[in-house]
Amino acid sequence: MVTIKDVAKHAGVSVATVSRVLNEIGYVHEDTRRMVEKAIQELDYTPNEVARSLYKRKSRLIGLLLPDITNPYFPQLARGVEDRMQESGFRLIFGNSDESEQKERDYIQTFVQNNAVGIISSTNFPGMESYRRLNIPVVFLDRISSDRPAVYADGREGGRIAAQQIIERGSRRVTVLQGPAHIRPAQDRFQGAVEVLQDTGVAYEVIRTASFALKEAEEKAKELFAAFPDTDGVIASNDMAAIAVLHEALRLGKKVPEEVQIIGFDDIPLIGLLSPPLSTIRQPAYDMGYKAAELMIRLIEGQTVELRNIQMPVEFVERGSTRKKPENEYVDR
Amino acid sequence: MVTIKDVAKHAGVSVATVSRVLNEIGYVHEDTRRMVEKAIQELDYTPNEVARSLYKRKSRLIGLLLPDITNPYFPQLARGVEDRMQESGFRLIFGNSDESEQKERDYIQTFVQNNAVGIISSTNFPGMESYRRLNIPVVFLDRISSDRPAVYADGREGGRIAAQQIIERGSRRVTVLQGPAHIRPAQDRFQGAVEVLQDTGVAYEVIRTASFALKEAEEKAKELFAAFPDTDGVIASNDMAAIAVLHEALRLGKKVPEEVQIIGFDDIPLIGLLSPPLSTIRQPAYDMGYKAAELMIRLIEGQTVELRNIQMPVEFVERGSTRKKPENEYVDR
DNA sequence: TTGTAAGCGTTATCAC
DNA sequence: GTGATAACGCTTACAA
Repeated sequence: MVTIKDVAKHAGVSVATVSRVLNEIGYVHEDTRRMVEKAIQELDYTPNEVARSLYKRKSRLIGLLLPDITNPYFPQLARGVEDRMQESGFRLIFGNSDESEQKERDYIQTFVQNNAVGIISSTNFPGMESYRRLNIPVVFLDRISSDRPAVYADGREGGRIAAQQIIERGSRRVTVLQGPAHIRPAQDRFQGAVEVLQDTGVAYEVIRTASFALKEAEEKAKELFAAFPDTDGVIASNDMAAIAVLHEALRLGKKVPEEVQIIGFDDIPLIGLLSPPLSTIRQPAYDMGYKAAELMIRLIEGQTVELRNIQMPVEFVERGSTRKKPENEYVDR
Repeated sequence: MVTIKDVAKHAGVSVATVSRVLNEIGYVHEDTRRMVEKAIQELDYTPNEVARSLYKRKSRLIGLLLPDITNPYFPQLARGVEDRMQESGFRLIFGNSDESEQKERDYIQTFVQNNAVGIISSTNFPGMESYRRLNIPVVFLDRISSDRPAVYADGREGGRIAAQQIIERGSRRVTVLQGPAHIRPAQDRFQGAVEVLQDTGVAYEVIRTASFALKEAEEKAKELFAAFPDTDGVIASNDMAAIAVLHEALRLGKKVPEEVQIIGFDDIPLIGLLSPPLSTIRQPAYDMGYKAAELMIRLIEGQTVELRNIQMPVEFVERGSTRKKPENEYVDR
């Protein structure tokens, strides 16, 4: 391993001088600079980030905590975060939390032990003590918390749109999948949907889910059609749940969208290729990750951040699991 | 930040003693140990990994480099790696290479700058100088190289199976998508398929692709049916390519699998839900990641590794994009 | 403009 | 059994 000392020796200067040219700080004679740069070149030297980090008590590392990268929604968030971070020379320590409080705690500990300068997290436990204690910036992603900045989609509006669309397209006995109770964006979606359902007086039922796991979604889908066999419209809490519902509906011989309409949430890759392709409320996942990273960088750099909560717009993506909108019928709101 | 000094002071001992109980090394009196442990508890102390890493010249960090986590195949690899690593207390610095040599180089540099103890990579450039220079273990994942250990699926066998199956099920004018030329597993698949095609004397054509990107796959799919409109069977280089081919076939009004059979490779999530669901050659992605991590850990711990190359089995997953096998017709090999 | 040296939080060597 | 202390590779006062 070649160190700053080697470079100093090779260039015939002190380590302080090498450090100065490395960090472009303080005075250093043009000729000296060139000598040092030549030495760096020749020795193929790269500074040891660990030593730097130790002295400065901060690294160029960001902790990224996601529930499960295997769920197609999260890679896009991750990618958005990574792309923005790498533009500014930050790197990610990455972990899956599996919606486990213990794993989250462990990862948060790792992050601080490694002098991470910030944490971006799609936590399931935003109120957790571990977060509260942190004295580095935290940005919640696809989550909401009163005590930390956050980037998320407009769930309430998404829920409203889903309900409006499914009603406009003719469903009259709607079932709403309610996502995990402790996750705000999920509840917002739910409430937005219920709000419209109540206002328009359309009959609806509710099925509660506790996690985002596919397995649970499959069980709930069965439960749904067992409990409400005559439902003619399902507003799912996310696309994975919608897929489970779609599957179960088809298995029961129901025609989608003729007998049951289904609307998902997220717009994960490939759902446009299912049969029927899934209509959904699109969240701009990549952009959300990107924005979260942007916010984090501002926080790290100590800039005053006007907007601590960034809400992203959602939109209805019409595909085959909903019926065509009747042309002459206008439902306003 | 509470340091080992604080703990020492609090417990009325020296930092050396604290370090001893921390690392369970050397002699320390039972009573002293208890005092120290109490102090650690009370101060909620966790050792600074950066300082440790600096002194020992090695961290608990592993570099993981994947082409693009947004491609549904890679999250599973990542998850397998992560799960195994976390069992042994290792953490991941993660990066997407986008099949870019420069990005790979940058990430490798980061890894070494942060004292990573190993690198697991699905590189597109296994022969790259940056890898050669490394003096920490490298494990290639889903890639093959003569100078580094690797974990990959049996591509040749996969290609053979794909060809056999598509022939047995009746295709007689097969088109084979040849994956990126410099990636061994992709070439193995191709060669395996061609081998069987030639042996059985079935007519076939080849379309070359350069990357794994979906966009290119879509172009090649168009090219495929333009060049060989009467092909009745496509062996794709991976599932994303197969999806593109499926889409294009359907767009052209071809019936799948009646007029064209399609076989993918990988078995990524959700392709079983497409219409028709995609038949494919399954790679055990999660297991591959897990095994790669396992191999890496052995390498790190300096254990002699009998098996430097781990080849995983593949299997045909029959779904709707291939026809049923004629019951009375036996094709052997 | 450059060099010396202290210090970042650990671990490990060597006395005691 | 335990404590001083050098060392890991870097940055930054401070001195020259």
